[in-house]
Amino acid sequence: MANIKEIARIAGVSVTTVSRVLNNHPYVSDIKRAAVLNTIEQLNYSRNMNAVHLITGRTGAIAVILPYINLYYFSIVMDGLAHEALNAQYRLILCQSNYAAEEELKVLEMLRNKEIDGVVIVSTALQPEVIEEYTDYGPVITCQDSGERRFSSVYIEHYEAFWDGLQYLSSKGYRKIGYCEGRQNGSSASIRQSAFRAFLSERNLPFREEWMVYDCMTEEDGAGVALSLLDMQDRPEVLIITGDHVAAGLIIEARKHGLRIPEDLAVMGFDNQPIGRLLDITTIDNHLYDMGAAAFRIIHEQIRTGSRVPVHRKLDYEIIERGTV
Amino acid sequence: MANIKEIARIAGVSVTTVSRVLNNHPYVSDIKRAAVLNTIEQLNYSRNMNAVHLITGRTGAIAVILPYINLYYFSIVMDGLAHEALNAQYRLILCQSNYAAEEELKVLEMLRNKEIDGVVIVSTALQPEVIEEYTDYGPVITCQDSGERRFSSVYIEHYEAFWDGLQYLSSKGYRKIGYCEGRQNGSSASIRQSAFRAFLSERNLPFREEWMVYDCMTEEDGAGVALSLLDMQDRPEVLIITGDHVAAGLIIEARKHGLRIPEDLAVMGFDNQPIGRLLDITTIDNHLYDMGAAAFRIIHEQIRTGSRVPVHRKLDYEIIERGTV
DNA sequence: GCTTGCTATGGAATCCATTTCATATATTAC
DNA sequence: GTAATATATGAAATGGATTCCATAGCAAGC
Repeated sequence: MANIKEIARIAGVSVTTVSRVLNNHPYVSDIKRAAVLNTIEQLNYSRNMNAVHLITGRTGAIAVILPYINLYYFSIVMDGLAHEALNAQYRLILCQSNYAAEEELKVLEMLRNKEIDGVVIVSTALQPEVIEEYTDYGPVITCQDSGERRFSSVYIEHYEAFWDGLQYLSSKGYRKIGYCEGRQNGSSASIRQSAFRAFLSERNLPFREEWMVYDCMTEEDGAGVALSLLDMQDRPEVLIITGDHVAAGLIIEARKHGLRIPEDLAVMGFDNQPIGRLLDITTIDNHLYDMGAAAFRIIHEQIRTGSRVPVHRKLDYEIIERGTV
Repeated sequence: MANIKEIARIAGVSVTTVSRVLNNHPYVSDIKRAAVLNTIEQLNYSRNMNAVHLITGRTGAIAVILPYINLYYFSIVMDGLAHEALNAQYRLILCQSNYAAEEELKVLEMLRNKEIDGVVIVSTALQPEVIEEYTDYGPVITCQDSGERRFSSVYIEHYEAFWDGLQYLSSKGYRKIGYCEGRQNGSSASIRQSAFRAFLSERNLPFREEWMVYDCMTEEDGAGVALSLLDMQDRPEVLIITGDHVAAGLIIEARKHGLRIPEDLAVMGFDNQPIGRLLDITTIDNHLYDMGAAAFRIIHEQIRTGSRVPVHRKLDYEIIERGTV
């Protein structure tokens, strides 16, 4: 396969000139430019980008760490990231980690090895301190609030959002509030839980362990919760559920068994998913697409400018009032 | 930043020996190995992978072309790909193309530029002939039946699957069959359409243009179809819909308006999505996860062995009988 | 007429690891 | 005791681009 040396030889110029043509540098005469272009065409030449990456120290690629690509939450964030990456002519390397720390570490090692220019961590099993050890090698951004760290972040205030949601329910007159949480893994789960407890305690509302459901991640899990509620002596009046798809599972199953929503059981979801729109589920939209897009723009800017000053961007959330509360 | 030359100098060995240690080659004495390892540790050395990629001509990365990552169909295929990639220690570069041909071409150019070792095309706007032009540069696999091409494929026989689905409906006594198709873009859409027409014609079943809906992609689109059916004088008895989420939108909206499923309107979906399980939608499962996994395994094998002989693997589908037919 | 600045070009150094080849010693085989 | 093989090591070539530096012609400014 041809290389620039050969192009140079055949076109009768130096490799420098070939490189200039390749990179649209000025200071190449029209005649030589044409000769180079012509030779490139003739030899069906294409650049070996690995050589370019080696000499420039950049790769034009950013890695994305997330646990499961087929969950709505993550696929939307990824959509936002991918859209911006396409605009910026950047490539995204997807690491679906299943929350395996050693896989996530491998990605951070790629940053160290200069295989990538930056890392976007959408959700992780790693401690912030571990991530900080890699900030010398390139920009890193997380999609959760990690406090004042040496890496950037975009996040919504889960505490505040959850609190606001509870306040909304409270304002509607509900006192007996239950709560279905998704994976316990992420940091946001525990933040929401503390918001939940603090709110109940401040408002003097009843806390019942049987109204709490953990690791409630799928539609089927939601349906299971509906079934368990049927047997319950003292049911919550409303459930706040982190994920509209889970809420949908619950609502559909509950209705099958004659429960009226919201009269017998009100439901508030999260994420503003299509299925939630369809079932008219009241929800908190935390603007996942925007989160992905913002994450990309921030890290891209940091790569471009070489700035290593961490940026922390707080994003809006939005309570969407619909028919299940 | 340190390189192997410096490691070699400080450890008092040659760069060759350092490279051997790095790559676990035999024929390094324990003493020198320890010295090298020690120096690596001390200097906090890490390999510049771009140099490795340049000299070896491999990158350990495969690109994936798909139009939208946040559609169930694609996110499941991606899940299958990502799972296998993790096992094989390969990296996936995601190109969310929105069916923009020039973006898809850029990815194929990456293959030419040696930035990646192979390309998985889940769905594309490109003609097979265009893809074939790149098969000299590395293995390519598509997730659709493209006939006997110079690139590999994994696919389900959409014609056969669709025909089977129609036969199933027919066996249940339905004669008036409608059809909601997703994006017109993919090649599979037109295959299904010809299966549909051929089936109706063979069985002497009525074809009505108003029972056909095209570009029906979202839950809301499904709901829209339900509304339009309400006004219809002569309604189909059953709808076959390419996507359970669309079917779900239709079913939920139809029920709101008093239509009984399947008595007033039967529905058959596609993809065996969670929402379909929840709503008990009869569906055709075309094993998307397996498709992604198989695609990866095939292309990975081709990269490993250097074989350029295209592989064509046909996958199973499965009619899942539930309550909407 | 001399300095300054712009355009145009190429030589050579650089990025960093892998791998071939050559060489040397140690061990095993018969 | 000699031939054959296994182990151990390093020098140098290799992969393919970018970029710094040096050089030179030519126009403009005063």
